[in-house]
Amino acid sequence: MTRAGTSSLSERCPLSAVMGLRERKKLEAWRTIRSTALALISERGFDAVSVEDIAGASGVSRTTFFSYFPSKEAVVFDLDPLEVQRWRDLLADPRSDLPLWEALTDVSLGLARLLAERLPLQKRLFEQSPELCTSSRNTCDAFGPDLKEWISRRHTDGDPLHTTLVYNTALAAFSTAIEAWDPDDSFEHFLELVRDCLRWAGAGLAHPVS
Amino acid sequence: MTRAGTSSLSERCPLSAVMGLRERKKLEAWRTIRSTALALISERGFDAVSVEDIAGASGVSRTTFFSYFPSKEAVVFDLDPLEVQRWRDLLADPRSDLPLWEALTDVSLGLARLLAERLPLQKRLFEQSPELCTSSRNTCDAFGPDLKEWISRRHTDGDPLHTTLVYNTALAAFSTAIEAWDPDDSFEHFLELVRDCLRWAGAGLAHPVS
DNA sequence: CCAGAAACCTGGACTGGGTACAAGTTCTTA
DNA sequence: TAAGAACTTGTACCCAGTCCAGGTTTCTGG
Repeated sequence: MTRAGTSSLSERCPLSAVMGLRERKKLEAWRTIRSTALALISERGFDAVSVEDIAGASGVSRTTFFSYFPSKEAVVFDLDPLEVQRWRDLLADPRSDLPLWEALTDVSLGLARLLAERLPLQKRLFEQSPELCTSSRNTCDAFGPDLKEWISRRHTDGDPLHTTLVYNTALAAFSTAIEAWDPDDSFEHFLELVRDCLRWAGAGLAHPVS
Repeated sequence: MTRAGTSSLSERCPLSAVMGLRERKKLEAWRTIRSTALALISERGFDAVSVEDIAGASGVSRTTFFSYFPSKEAVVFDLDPLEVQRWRDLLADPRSDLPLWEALTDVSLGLARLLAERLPLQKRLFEQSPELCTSSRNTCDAFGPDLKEWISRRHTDGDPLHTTLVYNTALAAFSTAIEAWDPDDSFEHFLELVRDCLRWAGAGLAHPVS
């Protein structure tokens, strides 16, 4: 209800002020590597770019690359540290008044907005190189653990089977939306897809399609 | 309706009679590699066994290993050619009288029975080495494409979004069952889990838990 | 039954992801 | 400003996966 609270925090303090030189350099390096990598990959395709290429083009050693990203794929799918912060804010939002599935839809839409920027590129990569994982599970993997924890926290009835089912189904719906979205369509359309898939999956797929 | 048809075919002809020497040797080699691999892996763990180990212990070259299995993981998750046949029979069963979701449940239960033998081992491996993919998606990957095709064939209304959603959600339910099953429990219990998860997911997760 | 074709197996060489480590460099902090 | 923590780098290594040339085995038709 109070509008002034949560979201302003991350914007209000510039971070660069509170971060030491070390941290600032690290963030900068992270972003340099990431953007260099995305540039190379979107140009040549995922498989045609080696980690060595990326490291070299970023002015950094192979070893350092792997100290920033746990794998080559991570450079495509990991979140910017600031986005991670926003994602955590999203999950920390204590509006427990909504029923689980609706709250879950809200969170998913928020997540979708976080992904907005990189999603078109990712979709293009999916199409180019199917090795980049069937469907868009990679994208979800980055959020999965947090989200599952969030669900189980809200899920007071304590049945872990049901919790897991809710989680897996929500991911399935979200993946479906990613899968079905055409990057040439508007982003609004993607949000609608997310909403629709979650509504459908939540309402029950056993009924004949409405 | 006619009970005499489909399933007896694969048992009636012993295959070894109709297969040439070449094919028989191939099947034999496949099985030798597979069982050798499973023995080694269940003993030492997935990561502690290299493809070279497996090939060597199977009396075959590394190159040959990769001509039978597209990846190291495949040796754990791929189906025996005969099982593949049974899986295809399952999907070919022309009982289109049931509504989609119920037919899907039937297929899933049949699939579960096909997996019965190796499932306990696979679950143990999941626990040992989380790198072997979070959740049990690998298991599903082997069936995914076929299943999706089956769904879209039955799904006459022709909305690809809905088809994908049904498919992803069914997989989610199936994975959940695999994930939740304790290999010390009876296999019957696993079947129940599969049924429950599909029923729940099909009936709609947005409602408060029944 | 046999010769040629086709399928199969093999060792070896190569690419590229990922890890371990020791030595050097840069920032922090007291 | 000096000690120490954190970061970077090159090197060496392991292993999955691919490619290929040459040798064997099975199959086929005559």
